[in-house]
Amino acid sequence: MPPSTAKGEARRSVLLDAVVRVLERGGPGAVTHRAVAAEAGVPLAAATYYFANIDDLLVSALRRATEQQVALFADLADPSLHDVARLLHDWTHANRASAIAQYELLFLAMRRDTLREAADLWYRSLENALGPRHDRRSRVAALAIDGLLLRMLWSGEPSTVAGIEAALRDILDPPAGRVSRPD
Amino acid sequence: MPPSTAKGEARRSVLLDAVVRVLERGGPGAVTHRAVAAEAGVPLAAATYYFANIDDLLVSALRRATEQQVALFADLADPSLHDVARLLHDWTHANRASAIAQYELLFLAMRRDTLREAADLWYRSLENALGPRHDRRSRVAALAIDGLLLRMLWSGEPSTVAGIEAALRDILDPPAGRVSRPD
DNA sequence: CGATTTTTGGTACATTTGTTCCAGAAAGAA
DNA sequence: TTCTTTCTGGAACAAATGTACCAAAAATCG
Repeated sequence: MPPSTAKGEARRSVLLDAVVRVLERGGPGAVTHRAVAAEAGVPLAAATYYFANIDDLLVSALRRATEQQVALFADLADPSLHDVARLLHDWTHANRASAIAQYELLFLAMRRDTLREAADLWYRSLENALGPRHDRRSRVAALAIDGLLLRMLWSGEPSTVAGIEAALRDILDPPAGRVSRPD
Repeated sequence: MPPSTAKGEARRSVLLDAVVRVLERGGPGAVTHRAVAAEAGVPLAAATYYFANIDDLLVSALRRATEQQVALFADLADPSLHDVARLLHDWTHANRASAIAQYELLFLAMRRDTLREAADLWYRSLENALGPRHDRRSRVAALAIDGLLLRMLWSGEPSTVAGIEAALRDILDPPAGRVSRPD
């Protein structure tokens, strides 16, 4: 039931903002029609009217989050290392709850097929933003940055822009020598 | 309420196995006293008796999963690259549901303080198993392996032991040259 | 043995949930 | 205006959930 009127569109948007807030505060398990309606300050029926079932709520929220994420990364065309570090810092510290919520949605997409498409879009856009090149070296860098994101969300370290920049430098321009034992 | 009798200990263990299965099948949201009791084939009261609340169930399950994970990695003392690749392949493909469940628990620990301790243990043990060394180079490798794990869980790629081994080689012994643009 | 603690299994209750329904208000089209 | 679609708000329902209770069985201890 997509809204046809301008007022309907506005209310749907208000509800989606509420979904994101509920999601950030309590995770996917906290997203219920009632919680979202209360957060948005609208009656329960409004939530069930615009989002027939829970998956509708989650899919729409993931889509909205993806759009915002894509826009955020698109702002940084050809960024310096410092720019990237600042972006990652903001994302994992200032917007930590939002970042966690997005990863939670991604994991949820592993179980719910209805979320799958939206999650694919998210992942591809992040991949493109982080490293449009496709040689082996930059693929490793993308993996390491993924891991770095997780670690920052989890432990909070590195916690400063400078620290993140140093980590990025290690990833992108590693010190010489091999770390592996021969196999 | 820890069990005092041998029979009690056994039943608690049966319940814990059931928790893990429920977790793997439906994620943390599916873990309820009733679901676990049904999965274990015991009455509801047995689940509430041995695990007073839901957090008890989740914490205990994460602890058990951690112990198994530590044991799994401990078996591989001084492994070859091929051994590590095979381990990762088994973990992310043969035991994919289990691996996903563990990550879900880790994310849940970001919100529930009661899970925090168990999650810390899990993370540290994985870190130690992957790379006991602590120079900058191996820290980057650990991050990249983390990211590789996520990617394998998410997309299934790389899907073969050989593919994983190649990725590990790229990570641990990267081709020369820098990937970053100057900042 | 008896006494005491632990475990069992069944039941019950208050909450919360997803979902449905419907009568009326609001908005848009004719 | 009238007519039709869209939206609103309130209510209700069955199902599932966390939690508590209790009497009886089983195990442990003296």
